Formats: sequence, structure tokens, C-alpha cells
Amino acid sequence: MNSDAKTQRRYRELAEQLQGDIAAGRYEVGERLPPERDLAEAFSVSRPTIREALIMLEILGLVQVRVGSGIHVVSRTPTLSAQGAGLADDVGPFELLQARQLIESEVAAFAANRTTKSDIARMREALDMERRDVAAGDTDHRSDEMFHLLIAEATQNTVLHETVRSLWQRRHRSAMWLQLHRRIAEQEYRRQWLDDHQAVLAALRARNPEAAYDAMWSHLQRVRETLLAISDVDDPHFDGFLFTSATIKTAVPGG
Amino acid sequence: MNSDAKTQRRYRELAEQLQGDIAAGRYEVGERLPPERDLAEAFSVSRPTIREALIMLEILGLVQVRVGSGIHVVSRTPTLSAQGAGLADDVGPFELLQARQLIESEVAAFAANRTTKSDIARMREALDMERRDVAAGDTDHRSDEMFHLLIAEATQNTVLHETVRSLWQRRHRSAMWLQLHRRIAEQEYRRQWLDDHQAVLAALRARNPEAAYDAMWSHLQRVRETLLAISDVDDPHFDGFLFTSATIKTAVPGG
DNA sequence: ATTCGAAAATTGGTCAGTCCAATTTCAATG
DNA sequence: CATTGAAATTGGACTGACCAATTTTCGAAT
Repeated sequence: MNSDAKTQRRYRELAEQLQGDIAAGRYEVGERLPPERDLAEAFSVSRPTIREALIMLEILGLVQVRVGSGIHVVSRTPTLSAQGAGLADDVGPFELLQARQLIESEVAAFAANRTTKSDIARMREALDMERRDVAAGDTDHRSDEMFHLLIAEATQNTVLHETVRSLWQRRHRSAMWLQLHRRIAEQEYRRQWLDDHQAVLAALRARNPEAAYDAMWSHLQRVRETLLAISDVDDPHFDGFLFTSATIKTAVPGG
Repeated sequence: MNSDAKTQRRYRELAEQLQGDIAAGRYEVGERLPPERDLAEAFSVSRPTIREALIMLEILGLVQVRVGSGIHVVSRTPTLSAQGAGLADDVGPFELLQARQLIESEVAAFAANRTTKSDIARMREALDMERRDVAAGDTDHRSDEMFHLLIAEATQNTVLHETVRSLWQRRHRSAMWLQLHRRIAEQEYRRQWLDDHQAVLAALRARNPEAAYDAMWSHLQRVRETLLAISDVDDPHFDGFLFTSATIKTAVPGG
């Protein structure tokens, strides 16, 4: 039946094909793929082989397989990184925040030089949504994430974008984060954060890298302090971080 | 046969179990896992199920499956990130370098504040190795990567470490990178890069964040210019990058 | 007509057995 | 001792079947 071809690793072919279909919008997020049996017939392979391909898509975070229900498309692009595979990656919130502060501040500054009008427009929308969420007492923080990711996208650099997205993805895998989030929702901190976000957006609109850097740095500093105040944790990555991380800020090298 | 339990997603259990065994050293890197048939019997599951678990391990970069040969342990810890799954991630070298310059410079500065003696010692070793490699006309650039990763490790922040490692991992997946690398090896650029690395190490030893930032920035700037000179590519991420990326560098916010 | 619940259909989860293909092993051969 | 080729090993894939979770259908009760 299958003699020539690459022989080895059939499931990868199928997975790539399906991934391509999803990326191309052949299957929208929220929709379902055809049943395994149909897919098997469509690709002229057996069900076990299709299953293997689906497992890959699942690990990549593209689909979610549910018995009796079907294969649901969850994302249009691979979301992966080890967390998606269900690995233990419960890094302390402070350690993660430390990394985010370092990277996202730079990203914000860089974005100030490269953002487009349409980027700005989308960020504005995200802030509107966040404003509504805060008013509604939303606990999801989806709009928060959206805003930060849009900034990274505004760098026009896919590597930076994916890097920041990867950082945010970790967040949702941490048990401690989820716990803290629930507690934060009840507070009024989010209003302050919304103000922070607006300050960042203002700096981006003004195309002012320094202001964008400062605004983002201050914002994440505030987030960090908020979490510290709320939690009683004794994080090893807290000591020596508070004021030491304010690294560089010298004259421009390069050139 | 399998009535109770979590029912759903059997392969994940098995994969985690096997991953645990590998992580624990039950199977060393280079060794092989038992044949699929044996594993199936050992875990009291069918071969297709074991296969599914192995596919997960393969995607995670832990094992490599070879027909007729067996299941070879490739790594002790998940190496993943989308690239490991064999996805197309052939981002332009310049775009990647842009991201690296932005992030690794900050990381170097941060590392200057937190590096330990043993970190310094390991970096020194890496540079010694690099010196030998350059002299030997090595084309692998393994010591180069090692040095950069050690810097990220010196931040004592695993998120930053993994982020930088993730960036370097992309590098090896890009066709253009490999092509460029071969050409670079023949040149003498690497001697210059070695000098750059030594400058970075000196700044770290002196625990001088600004100097570390500048040294790393200059180094990656040089790498970028080198690649530009060698390649005739017309990368969209080159325009507007050369001097605009020198972002922030203002007074310390935070506090 | 609407609502509710049980039966039927759908769909993924897993198994057992079989055959094929690539690789390795190892003994016979020169 | 090197080479070769057959046999054993091992993964690749298929078929057909049955189970379990979910969804859909449709008739009965209101």
C-alpha cells in the first residue's frame, strides 16, 4: 500500500497538511475537523495514523480532542512551547515577571519606533475592551494579555512577538498565577493597570521610545509590587530584584 | 479493560511516565528504550497507544525513532518549542538577530548584576573552547552558542535562560543561517567575535551592567553587519533597523 | 406547541492481530 | 580479516472490532 515516498514518519506529513489547512482558514477556530474516520478516508490512511497526526496537532496547541464531540480547532497558529504539551513549568510568578519586565520594556521602546496606525488602532480597541472588562468586574484578563501582545506585534518582528507570547503563555500554566489572579480581580488594582496601559499607548502614539520604555517598566513594576502585596509568598527571585534590575540605560551603542 | 481512571488521553500518562524515566536517568542519552512491543506489554497497553506516547516524546525532542534500530534517547530534558516539532520557522536571519540584539543585550546587563563566580568560570571555559575551535577552523559554532547561553544562565532566571535558548534554537532551523554559517567559517570574522566575547566577559567580571550591555550590543551589531556583508540578501527587516533599534537607555525607572 | 428525557447515532479511545519495510546482527564465505 | 547475505529485530501501517463519552433525535408528557 505504501511502498515508496518518504516511508518514515507518515503522521508528520498529515499533521503539516492539516496545520496548513487550519492556518489557511480552511477550518476556523471554534469549528471542528471532520471525524477521524472521515479524515482517514480522505487522506487514504488508517485511523491510527490519523490519530498520530492529531496528537501532534494537539501537542502543538492547534486542536483539542474531545470524545463524542470531535476535534475542535483551538488556535490557528502553533502555540506550543513546552507548556502546551502539559509539562510542569510552574515557574514562580516573580521570576516570570522579572523576565517580562526586562524584555517587554525593551519591546515597548522598540515598538514605539515601528508601530503603524493600524497597530495603534488595534491597541486602542484592546484598551476599550479592557475598560469594559474592568467595569464589568471581569476576571479573565484576556484584554490585558491582548494589549501586551499587540505591542509586541507592533515591533513588526515576529520573533519578538512570539517571544512575548511565549512568556504570557507560561503565566496561565502556573498554579500560583491563577490563584493570585482570582484575588486581584476583586481589588481595584486593575484600574491602576488600565491607567498604566493608557500611558504606554500614549508613548507609542507619540513614538517616544524612552517614554514607552519607562511606562512599561513602571507598569510591570507596579504589577510586581501588587502581587507581592497580595501574596505572602517568599520568592527567592524577589530579593535583589527590586532595584537591581534597572540595568542599562546608557548612551546608544551600535552604529 | 480500561474502565475507570481518567479514560481520556491515555498517551499522556505514558509519555509523562517515560519522560520521568528519562529525566531520572533510567535511560541515558544515547541509549535506546525497549522495543514498542515490550513497552506495550510492560505498561499493559496496546502498541498503538505506546506509539502515541512516543510521538509526544519525539515532538518534545526527547527521543528519536528509527525503524529497525529502535527508540533512541536524544535528550534528557524537553527541548521543544515549535521548531522541535519540525514546523516551518524559517525566519529571516536579520529578524532573528534583531530580536537577539534587543534581548541579549538586556540579559547581559542584568547578568552583570547577578552572575556568580562559578558562572564566570564556566564562561571562561567556554571561551577557551571557542579559542581552540577558531584555531582549529571549527565550523560548528557550538562554543559560540554555549557562551551566549551561559550568560543567560548567569541571570539566575530560568525564564530568561529559556527565552535566550529558544532564540538560539531557531537559528539552527533556518536554511539561510546554515548557508551563511558555512561561509562565515572560512573567514576570519570569528576571531573578531571571539574578541567581542572576551569584552563581554570582562564587563561581567567587573559587574558593570552598562559595559556588558554595550559590549553585547556591539557584538551582535557586528554579527549583523558581517552577515549583511557576506550575504546578498535583501531582507525586509534590515531597512530601518540598523540604527533605529537603539532604543531606551534613559534613567532608571522602577523604584 | 413546548419541554423533557430516553434511545439512537455520532465520535473518539483502545485493543488484537497481521503484514510490510528498514536496520541490525551474525554466521558463512572468500 | 573483510565481505556478503540471510535471519532476526524493530518500527510503520492497516484492518476490524468493541467500548465510552457526547451529541442528536424523537417521542411522551405537560
